[in-house]
Amino acid sequence: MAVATTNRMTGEERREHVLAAAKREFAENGYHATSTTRIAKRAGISQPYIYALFPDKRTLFLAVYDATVARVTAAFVAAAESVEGIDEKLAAMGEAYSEFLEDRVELQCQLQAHAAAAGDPDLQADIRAGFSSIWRAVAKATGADQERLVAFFAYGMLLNVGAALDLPEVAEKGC
Amino acid sequence: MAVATTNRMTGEERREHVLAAAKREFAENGYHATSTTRIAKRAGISQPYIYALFPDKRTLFLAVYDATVARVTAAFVAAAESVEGIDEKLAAMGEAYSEFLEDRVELQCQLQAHAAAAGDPDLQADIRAGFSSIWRAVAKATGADQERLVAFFAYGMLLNVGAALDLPEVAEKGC
DNA sequence: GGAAACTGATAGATCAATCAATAACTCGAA
DNA sequence: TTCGAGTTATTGATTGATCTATCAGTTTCC
Repeated sequence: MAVATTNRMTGEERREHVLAAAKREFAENGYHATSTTRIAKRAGISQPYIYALFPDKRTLFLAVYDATVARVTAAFVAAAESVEGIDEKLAAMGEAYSEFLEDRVELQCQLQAHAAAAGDPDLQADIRAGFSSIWRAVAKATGADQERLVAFFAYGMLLNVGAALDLPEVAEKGC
Repeated sequence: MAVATTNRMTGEERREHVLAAAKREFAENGYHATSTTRIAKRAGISQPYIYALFPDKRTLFLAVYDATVARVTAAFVAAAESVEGIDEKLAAMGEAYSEFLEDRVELQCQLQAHAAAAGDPDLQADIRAGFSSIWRAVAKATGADQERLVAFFAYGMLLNVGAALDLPEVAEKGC
């Protein structure tokens, strides 16, 4: 037989492909409703091979979440460095977040992570750490006070919900 | 054998007991990670009997969500009626929402509903309808403009996340 | 005795994870 | 320049657990 291996990859390459596939699936269906079979199918590999790349489903989920945190943080910091003044920085960061809006995957990922964290102490610890890390990065990059930070993140959370629900009420305005 | 039925109830009574049990379970673990077995165990009945009270798990989940929407809406409307002035009404409603904070179940329920809705068109339609209904109720009860409504709901969403993650950053302030 | 409340048993599907095995690439030696 | 040994990538088969939903039957009350 030997149907010809269409594409054999480096472990590292494959790992990133799996991460990308998992991101899409987790974003849409959440942690528990996403099966490793679906992720594997989307990544174009067999289901058991996932376990050669990640020790378990939970670790894969957290890897996806950590990557999202890293991307969001990087976008925020870059935006903040592009202008001067606290309010200007916050506005620029709001703009940056809007880019994530086009492809809602990033936002839904966060929402799913927060939901999954609620009932799972281990997950909760890691995900709270990720959230706090973004919070601290924004605080440091802007120098904003607690009140403005709360408003900024509150609006971000509303955008997340808007992305999940396809809300008409949350398709406009910029903070 | 016949171990003696400890407590036999009306269908309606039992239904509400199941709703209460389901609320706790869904709030903590979300739609997919909550099994009907766990709900039944918490409600003190056998698992199959749930299907005599609700046609399926999805309907039960939506019933829980609808009840939450009703409670939140009622609390908001009552708070708004207690004072005069748009800002005063919004502040009173923020106060009312804080009451839900003590028992985080209500907040987590919403977060879980939003997450479950993301990847399920049918669920999404119902849950978006619930969210919009709260939004409209608040708009009508306060007469606030879109900008203030966005800020109000944004803060609410942040509280939801705070409840799910046990965030230190979101344990203070009142809008 | 008949309706309403309730359970036991179970079918059928799915899922995370393990294991043994195979295919393909790398690179040094002949 | 080929051979082959070792390494890396990848899969098939399978296990045991779990979950939704159904159905037939039993208890309890009026």
